Amino acid sequence: MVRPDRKRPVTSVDVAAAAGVSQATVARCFTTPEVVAPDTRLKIEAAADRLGYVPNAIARSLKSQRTNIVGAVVPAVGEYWQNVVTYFSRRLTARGRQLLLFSFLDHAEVNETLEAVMQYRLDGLILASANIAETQLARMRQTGLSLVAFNHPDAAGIVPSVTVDNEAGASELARHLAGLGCTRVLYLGGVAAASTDRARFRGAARTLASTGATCNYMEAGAFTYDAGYRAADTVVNLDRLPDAIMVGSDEVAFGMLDGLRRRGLTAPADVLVTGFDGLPQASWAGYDLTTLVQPADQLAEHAVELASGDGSDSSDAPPPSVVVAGTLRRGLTTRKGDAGRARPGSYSRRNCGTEPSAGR
Amino acid sequence: MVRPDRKRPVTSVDVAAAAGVSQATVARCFTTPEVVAPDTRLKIEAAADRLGYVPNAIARSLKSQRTNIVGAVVPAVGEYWQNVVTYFSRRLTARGRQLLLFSFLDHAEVNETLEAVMQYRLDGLILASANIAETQLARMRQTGLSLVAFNHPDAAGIVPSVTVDNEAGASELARHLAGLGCTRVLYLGGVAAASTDRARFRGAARTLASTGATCNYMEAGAFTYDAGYRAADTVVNLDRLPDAIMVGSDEVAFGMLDGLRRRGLTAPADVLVTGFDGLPQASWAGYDLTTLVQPADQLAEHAVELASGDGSDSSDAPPPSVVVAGTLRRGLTTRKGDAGRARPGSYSRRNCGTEPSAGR
DNA sequence: CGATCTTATGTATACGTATTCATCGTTGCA
DNA sequence: TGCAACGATGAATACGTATACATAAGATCG
Repeated sequence: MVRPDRKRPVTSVDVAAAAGVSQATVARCFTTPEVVAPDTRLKIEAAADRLGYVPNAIARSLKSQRTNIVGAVVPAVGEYWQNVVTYFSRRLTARGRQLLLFSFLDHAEVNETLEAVMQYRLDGLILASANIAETQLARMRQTGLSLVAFNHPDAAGIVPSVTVDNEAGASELARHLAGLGCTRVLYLGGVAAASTDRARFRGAARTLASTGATCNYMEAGAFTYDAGYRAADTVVNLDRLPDAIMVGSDEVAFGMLDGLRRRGLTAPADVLVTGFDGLPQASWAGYDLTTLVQPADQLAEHAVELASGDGSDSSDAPPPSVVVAGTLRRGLTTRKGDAGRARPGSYSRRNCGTEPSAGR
Repeated sequence: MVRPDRKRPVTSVDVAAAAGVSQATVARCFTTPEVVAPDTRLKIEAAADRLGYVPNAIARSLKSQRTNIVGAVVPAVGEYWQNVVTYFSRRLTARGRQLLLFSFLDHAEVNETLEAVMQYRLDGLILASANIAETQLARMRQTGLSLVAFNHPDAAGIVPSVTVDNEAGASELARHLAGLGCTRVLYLGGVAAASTDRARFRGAARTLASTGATCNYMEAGAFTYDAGYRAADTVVNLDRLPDAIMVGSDEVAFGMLDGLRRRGLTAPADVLVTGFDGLPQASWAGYDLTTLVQPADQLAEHAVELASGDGSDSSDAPPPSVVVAGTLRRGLTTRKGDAGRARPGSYSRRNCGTEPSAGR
């Protein structure tokens, strides 16, 4: 193995010298191999291999004005988002793109860090559930980068957007509950200000109203396990329990289930419970939650497709807005037949001194 | 607002022309503002603002030979890794670095895609639980990028490495169990070939042996919920139940708990159960698992520190290898006092037709 | 007040690649 | 045989910035 001097990285010029050709031919060999003669190609490849040459994507990007990098701005917390990031990464890799990730705790951080991210001349940027200043949005579009709003229904029309059909999904869950005879439903949202939250409640309320059922709204305060766990206390103290609790997200629903159980109530025996998102854990035996499964892989694929910027963005065309339907998952938490059959040896939560808390 | 011609992005040259200075001064204004006169600085800043100038990090990287980007190669599945990625991102952002993420499903993908990643001349690369070919490791070090092996004890000595003290952690869990009087312990590993798995078992077996307890090893086959769930069937069919089951990871432990419950066994009543990792869900009331909490934030910080490559890597110094101690979390699953007090209204899992399955 | 030092800025170049244009040798066809 | 067309390659340049070097103007000091 040749010792590449350790200080100076080997460039296409070095390879050219070693192979006895010009730098241009070396470049062609790595971008459009078909235009270079087979025997010279072999010579070049041999030399490149011997020297340990790795093309410099930075220089390439500078010249070609494309980085092949797509950014994603994603909330730092929440099981849902962690899953989505994985799908982003996989889909992008499949397309030969790289993922530059920025996960934020607070919405305030976003506009700050976006400045730094913009310097990298990304090909596209996926904004997941982030509130971006309109002025910044405009500036970003002018740079020719492909923006995509993910799970941010409000953005549709302004920016290309990809989202599950929140309203129809909640409607489907509501119909499921109505079919089970529920007439008094409580909707437990995460954050009332979130557009997804509102859309889901709208779908639920509309459908339930059409069946003559009532649907009150209650806010957990966050899309977290803890928020659901605490909300259970409020629910238990109501004058009268609802027939069903529609929870705005799976993670909050898990907290609700555990919170109810702590107070001696279980689903589906005492009250039916549904979630929204279709997290892997919803299928875990410990919860087995009825929920609306988001086709996360499809959603990610659409987002990546739009963000990869293959389509020319003629700015006067209306931005494409993809809405994908979710699918209902019927779990134990709305299975009336199983109601209330407690069993000895069941998991007990009594006399447990410490209050559990999510996070670390 | 000035219309920047929409085609040609504005460069430092444009700003220089607009401000009546040279390009060099503009560059200085954004890298070393203190060396430029206050009044010219204001002129330049005004011009930059007016034109909507954004420095080009690609060009900067080409010139300065530093990208300020750190890569992370992380398994695509597993709650643990999803958490870790979030910490990486946050810590890097705090240091003014960007995170280029690559998440892999199969170890075979890694060596493939690493080639592509290497082209981006990252400042550092965090390899999480990935098996990299030795030859490639060597080549990567030569490029001057700071490699860090995360949670990959075997790598210590070859490459700078950051990991929790697996052996000591398992030992602590074992001591905890021994203190509760356990003499027959079953260790349920995920994948026996994984170095973390072996280290944890070693710690458990050693400590238990010293107390006269037995510790058999069993392999779940994967670090997943499903694997734990299925392993529960095997455990239940043993001639005699062990006193405790030490599970190699929290996620597998969740599956084990739910699997046991399905067969009518619960922790801590029928058998004690411990996990490893300290996932947020371990604190959820539904599991309340005794486990060893990895200080994920600290680990991430160390990894980011090493990968940021601030320290000069004089190649003859032994690579630093950081080992951080975890902390024991005592949950309900090893709380003997609560043993077997079942309660009416508890969550029932009987007569549940469908088999739950993790993943989607 | 001239010499030296300091400060602020301009000039010029390099980073590593992609691509346009020109060149040159070959082949095909009339 | 002559000319056009073609295929393969080399020479040159541009991408946008950072920085070493040069230079000019004040500032300092004897």
